[in-house]
Amino acid sequence: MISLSLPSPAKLVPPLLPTSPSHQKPSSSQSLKNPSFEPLKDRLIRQANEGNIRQAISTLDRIAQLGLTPDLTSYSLLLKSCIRTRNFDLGKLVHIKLTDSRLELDSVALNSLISLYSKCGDWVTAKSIFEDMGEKKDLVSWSAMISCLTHSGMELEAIFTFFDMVQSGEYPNQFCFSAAIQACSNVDNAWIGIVIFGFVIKTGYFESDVCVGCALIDLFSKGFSDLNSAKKLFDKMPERNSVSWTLMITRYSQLGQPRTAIEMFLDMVFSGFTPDRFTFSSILSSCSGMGFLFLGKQLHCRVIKSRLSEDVCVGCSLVDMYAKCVVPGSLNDSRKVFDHMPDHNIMSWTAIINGYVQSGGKDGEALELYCKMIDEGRVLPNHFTFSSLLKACGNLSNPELGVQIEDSGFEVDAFTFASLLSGAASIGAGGKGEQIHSRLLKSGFQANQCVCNALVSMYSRCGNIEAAYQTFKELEDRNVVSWTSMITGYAKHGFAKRALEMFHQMLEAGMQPNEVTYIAVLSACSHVGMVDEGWKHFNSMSNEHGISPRMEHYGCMVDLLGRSGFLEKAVQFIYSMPFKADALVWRTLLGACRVHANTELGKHAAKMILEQDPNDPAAYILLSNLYASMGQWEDAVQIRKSMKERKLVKEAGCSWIETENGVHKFYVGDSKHPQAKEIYEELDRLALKIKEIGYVPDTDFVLHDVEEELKERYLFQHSEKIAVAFGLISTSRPKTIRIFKNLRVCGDCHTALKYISKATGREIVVRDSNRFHHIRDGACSCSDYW
DNA sequence: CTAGGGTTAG
Repeated sequence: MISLSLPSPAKLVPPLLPTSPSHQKPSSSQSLKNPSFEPLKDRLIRQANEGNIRQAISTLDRIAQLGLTPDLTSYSLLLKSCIRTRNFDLGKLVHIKLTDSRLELDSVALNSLISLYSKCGDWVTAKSIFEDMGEKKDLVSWSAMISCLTHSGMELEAIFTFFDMVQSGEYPNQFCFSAAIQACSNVDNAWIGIVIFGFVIKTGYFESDVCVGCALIDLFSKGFSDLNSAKKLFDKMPERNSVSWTLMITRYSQLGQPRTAIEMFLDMVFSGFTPDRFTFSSILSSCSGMGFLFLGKQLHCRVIKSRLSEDVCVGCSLVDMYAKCVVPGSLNDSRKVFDHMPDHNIMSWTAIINGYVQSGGKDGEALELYCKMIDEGRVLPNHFTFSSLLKACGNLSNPELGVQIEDSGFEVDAFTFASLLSGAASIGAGGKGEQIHSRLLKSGFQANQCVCNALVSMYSRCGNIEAAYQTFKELEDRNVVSWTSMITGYAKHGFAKRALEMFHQMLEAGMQPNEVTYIAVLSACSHVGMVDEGWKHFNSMSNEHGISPRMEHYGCMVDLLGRSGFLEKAVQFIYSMPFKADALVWRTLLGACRVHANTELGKHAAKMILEQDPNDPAAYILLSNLYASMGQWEDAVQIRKSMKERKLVKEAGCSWIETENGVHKFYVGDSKHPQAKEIYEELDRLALKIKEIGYVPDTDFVLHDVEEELKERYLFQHSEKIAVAFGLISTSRPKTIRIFKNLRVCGDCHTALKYISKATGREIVVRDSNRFHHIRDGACSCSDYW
């Protein structure tokens, strides 16, 4: 019997709480008069200016620890430095400290905060700061806000804000004008841009400011696709710099005039302007378009001389240029550039893969590179990558080309296709997986067991369990992997009954289960809370099948017991294990404590996790969520703070959805999507609709201590809701909406999605980091147990 | 503290 005598909270989680300063606090007489303040302030200024933000923040803390009050200038300086060095998380930390300091903020500090949140993409916070400014609003605040709205995809609101500014009696300067003109640089609003253009001419800012000139060039090139007018403006600009030259060159290149782009580039160089990384990326792309390998090579020399060959974008353009300027040997040059690049991203991988596909007969190498990309694991494919790969698969199913692949010495085996499918599954690209499937049918691999198992798993991981079963059914030669894939699929989708039926069929068919099969069986039980059934299988796995349970199996049982509410039994079970429980097991228990709001046990679990892994972000997050859900805001904030101090970063939550034109990914409050405006309008409509039929926002899931109304607004910016709203506006009934999330789905989102399914009559399938949810007509397959 | 330019496919 384990007794749960838990030490007091303070002793339990010592590393989480900041220790009080060991030195003596000076008494309250303080601030500028104290001789020790000035040197510390000087140090802070130096550190902030040098961009050593963390050190500067420590200095700030030290000033506060000494009982002195840092002045507003110190905070403002730190904020500016965070913005300059793009240390946005630290900037938010400074914001928290600034709020705690209770100092009265001036325009400069508030404008810095607007800029900070704007650059994080968090326009809601930026806007609420802006609106609360009252009389403190100045031209900088207006400009920052207009620009923030434009970059968040709310161009029309940005334009209205500009008009509001003029109405309020402010006279716009060059910053306001360029922000407002940028808001108009699209097809919808270009005509408003013309009105503002007239205004600009009168003020003389067109003549005096290069940035206003650049904005106007984009008004004509992007808003009207009118390069002639854009070029006329460019010619009339009294002052030019390499940015305005590059802008003109890029627009020529993008709007299908690579030859003119190249001519302008030569003009630019002859006029004495130095091309930089932006110029080179654009102009190399024009060379690819024209097939100008000779010029491309000269540019490559200049890239090296300008020390720009390490830039990822320039590298991509070079890889693409050599690959597209097809002469003997140029593909090898492309590969050489690729191999020499210090960093790769999905674009550079896609550029080289596409190079092999386009050069003809090198599809095997293309697939080989793709496998390498997946193996290295740091880069996920996108729809550009799949376009190339599908073409390669198509070529491979062509018998004539098939012969040439045997020549290259690379065997396109089942493993290659399996890895192709696994890549599609990892990003939830079921549509692409399906296309690969149809290619496979043509290429003769369809009967292969390994490929079919990959197909079963791909369909299941992409949320289409019916297609997974269909593929499984058609497979005659099933092995333990085939059965286990199918059981795992049913378990993850929450269809425990079918998973167990499948398991019995497997045993009846005389198939011997393995360790992985039992993980699937036990997790099926834990996803629906079948405690007795779970025990039965846990016991029979060693007794009847001679498989000794591993840590993962114990973990499944802890999950099963914990989430069913048998928290104490779960702890007893942990201590009865034949080996010491690892951090994952304790994390599982901590998760269960959050569900059942057991703070004491939760703290114990957190302590055990941190003993083994003192820097585990998950422990901090779970504990902080646990406190937050109990309304213990101060404790929650304290944990978040110490996380930041320990430089622990939580993975940002994001959701994505696949449509015909690719995978669309969204973060919290994301507004970078080209259709952001429509998405948020849809969200507003949905919020109204579902409230009418009984939805009540569960603001417990908002992990900040803010007003209820603001909490609701935060809730409606969760990435899963955004992805669903996008799914609703870009597909139509009766298509199932399948969305994916890298973390667990939030409780309020889960509730809201159930109402949304009822209100819209659409089925929604959610894959989170843990399992699937099939949501239809107001109910979820998980029966709200997850 | 506020404004400008880039690369991968079909």
